[in-house]
Amino acid sequence: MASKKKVSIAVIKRLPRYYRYLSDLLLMDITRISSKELSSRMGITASQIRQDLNCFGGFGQQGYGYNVELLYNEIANILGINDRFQTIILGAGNMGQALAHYGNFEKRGFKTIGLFDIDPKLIGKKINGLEVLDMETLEEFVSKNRVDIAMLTVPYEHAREAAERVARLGIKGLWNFSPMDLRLPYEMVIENVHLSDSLMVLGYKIKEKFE
Amino acid sequence: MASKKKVSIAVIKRLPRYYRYLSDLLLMDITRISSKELSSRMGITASQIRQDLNCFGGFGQQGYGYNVELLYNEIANILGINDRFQTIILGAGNMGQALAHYGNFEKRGFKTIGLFDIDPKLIGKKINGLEVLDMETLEEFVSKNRVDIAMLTVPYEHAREAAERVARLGIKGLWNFSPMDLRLPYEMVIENVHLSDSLMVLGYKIKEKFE
DNA sequence: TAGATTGTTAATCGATTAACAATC
DNA sequence: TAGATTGTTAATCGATTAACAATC
Repeated sequence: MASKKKVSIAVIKRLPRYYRYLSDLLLMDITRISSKELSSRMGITASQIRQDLNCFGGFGQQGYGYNVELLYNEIANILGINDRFQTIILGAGNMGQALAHYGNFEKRGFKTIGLFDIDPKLIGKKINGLEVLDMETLEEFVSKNRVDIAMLTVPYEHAREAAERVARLGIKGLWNFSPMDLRLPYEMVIENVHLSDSLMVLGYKIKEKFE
Repeated sequence: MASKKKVSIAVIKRLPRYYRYLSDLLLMDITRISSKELSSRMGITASQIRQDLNCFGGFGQQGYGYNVELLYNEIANILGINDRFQTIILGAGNMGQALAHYGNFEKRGFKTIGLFDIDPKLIGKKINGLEVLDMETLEEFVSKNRVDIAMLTVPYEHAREAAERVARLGIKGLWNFSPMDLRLPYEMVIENVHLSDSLMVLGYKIKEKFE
């Protein structure tokens, strides 16, 4: 495995979408699918589907198409879903609690094992079977448990500090919900969510279409 | 205003980010900024910044740069922030409640005026000063109030039905949090959020970097 | 075998970056 | 005026689409 040419981020971002569609096909007991058929379901070109998949290997068969279950599992592997990432949530406010309740993450290979806050009123409370722990005990917790990803839902003013703390603990990924771009001098991979950015794009599209 | 060439979505998606950085500059009492300086803060090229802004007009001045407050207001206008979009939230579960508490939307020009659910245990409850209304009364509410955007946080199995209902009411935009792509035969603009897609991309990046 | 559909190369399209004349 | 920095055109780069030989 000498050369693994880096796959572009545009392709990576489409993988979860393929995964969702394949999951739906499985639920419908559809066992094979051609790039043409999938393209009409997803609203993208068949050519793009074949190009995307071929970044990772030849999963199809000429004259037949793709085996749905096989392709589903291949994409799961590419995305690391079978590795079962372990996550913690920092900030047990509304967004943190919403994330703790989100059943879909578990299905996608992400298991929440800890939930932290500084608010004494929240500490000790059970959220979806998970006790809110004192943020003070974060370091101890991480030393005792493998934590791959921290989900960050603390208020704006604590975001940077919390992110640095997480980075120093050697956690590999940060899923950042604070409205601040976080770029840190650490190895940690950061994915900024920025919900209001998405809402503002929607606002623009509405303006453009209806005015 | 005969020809208004359509601005690419890649540019639009960067506007909220410019807006955030300009907001930060204002807070720091910085009154002017060059594309070069902004580029180093944001980690993108100065050339791209100038190209992006010039899609909408020449907001800068040779030899001087850009006036921060002026540019901030121009972007606010482009994004429609001053139009003050009115929104409702469908689904008062954890995510719906989290959105109802999110203070940032108001600052960005989005005002939540209604919150709906079908669960009798939730109806009547006050969330951040907003009473949870019976989903049955949605049509009546929309006939009496201008609603621009519906935020959809109902469970998967009710998402499509709720989306169609909203579309038939003539609401212009749908901000979809259900893990299902919604594409409907209506004029309504749809922005799919797909939180777990973003998390899966993070998982991939971690795998790629640390394995 | 004939038909279907992939894997892959080539062509096109669009987005980003570089360069520089215009001008404050 | 000299220096700085924009607005804008041209060059480059990368991503998408088209085409088709390979092959099931």
